[in-house]
Amino acid sequence: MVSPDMDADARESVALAVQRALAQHGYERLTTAKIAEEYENSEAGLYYYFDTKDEMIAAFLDLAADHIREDLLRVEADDPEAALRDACEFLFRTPDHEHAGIAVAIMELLSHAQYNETLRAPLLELETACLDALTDIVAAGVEQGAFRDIEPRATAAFLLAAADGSTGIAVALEMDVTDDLRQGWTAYVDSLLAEPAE
Amino acid sequence: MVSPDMDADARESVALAVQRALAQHGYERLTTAKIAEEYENSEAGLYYYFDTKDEMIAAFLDLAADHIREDLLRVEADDPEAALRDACEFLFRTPDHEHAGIAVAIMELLSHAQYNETLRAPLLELETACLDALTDIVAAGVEQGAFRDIEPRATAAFLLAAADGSTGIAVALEMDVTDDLRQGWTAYVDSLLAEPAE
DNA sequence: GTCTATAGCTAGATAGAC
DNA sequence: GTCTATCTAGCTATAGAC
Repeated sequence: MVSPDMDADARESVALAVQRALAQHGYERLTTAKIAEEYENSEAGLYYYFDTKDEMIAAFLDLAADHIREDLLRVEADDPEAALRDACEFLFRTPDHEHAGIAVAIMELLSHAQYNETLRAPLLELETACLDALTDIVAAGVEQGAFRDIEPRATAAFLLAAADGSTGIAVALEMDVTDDLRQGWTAYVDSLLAEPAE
Repeated sequence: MVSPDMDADARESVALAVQRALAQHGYERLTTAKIAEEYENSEAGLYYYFDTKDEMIAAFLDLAADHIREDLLRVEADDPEAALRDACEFLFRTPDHEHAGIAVAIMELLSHAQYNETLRAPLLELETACLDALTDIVAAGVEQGAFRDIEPRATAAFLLAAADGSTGIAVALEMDVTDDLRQGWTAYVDSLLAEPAE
């Protein structure tokens, strides 16, 4: 075992190539040739570290889960209301956002989870990370009295579903609902707040 | 022009074949051979009525939009709260629902809308039908005093996003959040109601 | 109108040289 | 480890007989 991290580094650079290729072409048109275009080596080189294309995508999803976890946990734990609003700003992506293409690609992958054994586990990991982070924020808010006495996991699941769904209608379909969605989630968060005089 | 409806009938029976094939295999694995398996005639026969596979899928989407419109408009207009709860029951599909496979397939198609000219228009039509129906229900509720003075379109867009997103996490990914989601949208609808003593 | 057969293409994955 | 070349499978769409 000379340098066990060399392989890990190579695998991560493939995962990043997958990410760039997905952002540009989407999952449907993703080919190993396009991944190789974003990779420093050739198409055949991808297969030295991975057995199948799906495993390359799974590596990307593992990376994405780590990043989302970081982004959602960086929020301040001492102010649950601000934390929840920050999380929503992050999750309700707008069409012009830099990572909009990746959000749509993850939605594509999610819609194929039923039929794809390899991708199901990392996708479940990713969505669970979001759900848990949101649940923690809401639970902290209820405990500290900032929110009403709501069910944290139900609130988090509903919010996560709304965020995921907004990717489809606002970003993928480019429906003109960006402002409506912002108004919608803002009003929802408002409705969670504890009455000031109580 | 002997019988102008013969073609329309044939096209509809292809659309239904697409629907059955999508429910079984999903969009990613949908092939013209699988559509033909669900069709009374051969694979080449499909191309007598349609020029491309995408046009067959578009015909299915047109059909689906009609059905969703019917389902959402059948609700009683004189009781906005009941109408909204009915609409949510319909939109928040559970994994065991008969049409769960179709809901996931529509999600797949939605995620490809960015890259597919042919499918974008019918998908926009379908989502717009849902959004308009929900907006009308909410607007009626506000007008009749059943709901608080909320913004109908923002409320409808947020609810539609949540419903669409629930298909991904609850149905496609089979995440264990069905009960949480029901609790989530129920609490949300509750929060829209006007205060009884006002 | 509907069929069988197949053209033409593109994809994922591998062989074998270096 | 990385490359070029290629194999094989499966797809959409069409040609041409009936």
